[in-house]
Amino acid sequence: MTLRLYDTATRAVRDFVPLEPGRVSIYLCGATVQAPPHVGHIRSGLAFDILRRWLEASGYDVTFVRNVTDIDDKILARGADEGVPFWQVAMRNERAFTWAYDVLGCLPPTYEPRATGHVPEMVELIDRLIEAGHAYAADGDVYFDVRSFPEYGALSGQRLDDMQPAGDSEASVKRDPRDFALWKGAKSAKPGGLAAGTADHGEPQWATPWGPGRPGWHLECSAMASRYLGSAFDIHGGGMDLLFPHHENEIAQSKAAGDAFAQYWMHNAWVTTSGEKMSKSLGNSLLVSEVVKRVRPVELRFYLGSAHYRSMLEFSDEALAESAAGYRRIEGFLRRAEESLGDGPGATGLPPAFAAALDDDLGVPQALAVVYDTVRAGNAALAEGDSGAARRARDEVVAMLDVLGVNPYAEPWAAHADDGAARRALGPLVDVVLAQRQAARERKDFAVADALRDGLASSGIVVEDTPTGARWSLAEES
RNA sequence: GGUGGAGUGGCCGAGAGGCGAGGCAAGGGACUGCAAAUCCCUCUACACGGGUUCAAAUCCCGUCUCCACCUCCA
Repeated sequence: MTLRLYDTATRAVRDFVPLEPGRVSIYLCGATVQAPPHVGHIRSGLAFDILRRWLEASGYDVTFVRNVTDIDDKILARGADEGVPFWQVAMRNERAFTWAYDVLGCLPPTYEPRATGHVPEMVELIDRLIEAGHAYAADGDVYFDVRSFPEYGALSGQRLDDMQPAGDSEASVKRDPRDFALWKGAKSAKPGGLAAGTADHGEPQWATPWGPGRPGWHLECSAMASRYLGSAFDIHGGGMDLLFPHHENEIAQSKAAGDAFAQYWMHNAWVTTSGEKMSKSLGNSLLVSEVVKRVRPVELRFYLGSAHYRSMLEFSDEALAESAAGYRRIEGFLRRAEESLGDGPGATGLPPAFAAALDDDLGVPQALAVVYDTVRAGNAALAEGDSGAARRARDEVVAMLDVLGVNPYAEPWAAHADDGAARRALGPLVDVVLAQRQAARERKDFAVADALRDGLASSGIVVEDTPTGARWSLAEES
């Protein structure tokens, strides 16, 4: 069974064949750091984190690039609003994104380039495009000539003549209204605009053969992708909303300049609330930093990752809670398995059905069904005292959760999985109470036994009776 | 106007011509002094109207509703 992925460019599920055997290169459009991340942003990071983990579990050596767009109109506008340099806005939000990726267990990218660090590469790309007759300078700006690139619109399935004319006022200098900016000339060339510590935080600008200015958004990704992955690479990913114009324009720039560029295009669907797409512009965002106060991060990750990456996910606290309940059942099995078997998880292979599900365009929902089936089998084995079967099920479950990035034994969850210090301090005390309760039970004084259990419960300690005696645990929050 | 997507049981969420994913919740049962946990069972669906087919949630035609992109957006 080989991996098959849905490729937006061909609108079909295709066998995945990397350019170089054993190696996979991925470029993911990361954040435009104009605001802190909401759960929709992180879903994208998560979807491609699962892709990456699955590729690595399948034996590939993965190079994963996720950029940071640290300069754009909104960042500049926000900086101006706040009266601070744009980079203050960009860096503050970049930290917020990094925190969110980390707290949700997204593996750090191999490379995480910032747009502002790659202006020379961009200038060079513009040069190539102008020389090839695909771009032209006008009034300090440089535009891509969409009419010069017959394939323009192929990715998004649109024809130039059907598109709504762009409503920008600068159309006069463009050869075609759909031509997009590769380079934006500085509006007012204020000298010293970049000088730190001055009151003037005017537009940042870089010197070029076409005059001072700053890069266009689409150009940045083309330049950074080829800088780190070469002129041809395997997978380009991003949210569906980037399909047009961003990815269409990336293709135009890179292919017109002679690069083969991405072989597969993958797009994740977005998170909706009340049926509407969550977005900064609609103001209905749910910040990761807020949601994570209501549920454990691993539960948020489990929830966001549980739907197929190409399906819209309607976010609700109810659905999140239901999903968390399912995850806790899995955790409960692992905890009881460890107590019963007396050891931690060991390495094992993945169930074929699980692998087949992920090979089929990352069928996480079907893969989760295998996880639950295995949990049930493991629970049954535990109840029957079949430790061999229980251990096998436990190891498989852990291996599967690991691929999905929700293995409670792995970082970053392991550190929070067990409140070791609290347990060690409480243990002897709880044991005394449990001994008293057991004594009460033996003399059939159930009123006392239950009172002791209730007392512990009100302290957040949950007691469960098992065939081998009582076990206790700290209650989950919320 | 152009392009793409969605409508599945109480809820979430897969599937994409034929043996009714899975989870959460609910009800019943087993176990238990009780509870919890666990296991077993049960309920149940494919927006609407036609059509094709031995067989359609799945294909075709039509209708309705919703969403997204075409402007910054994961």
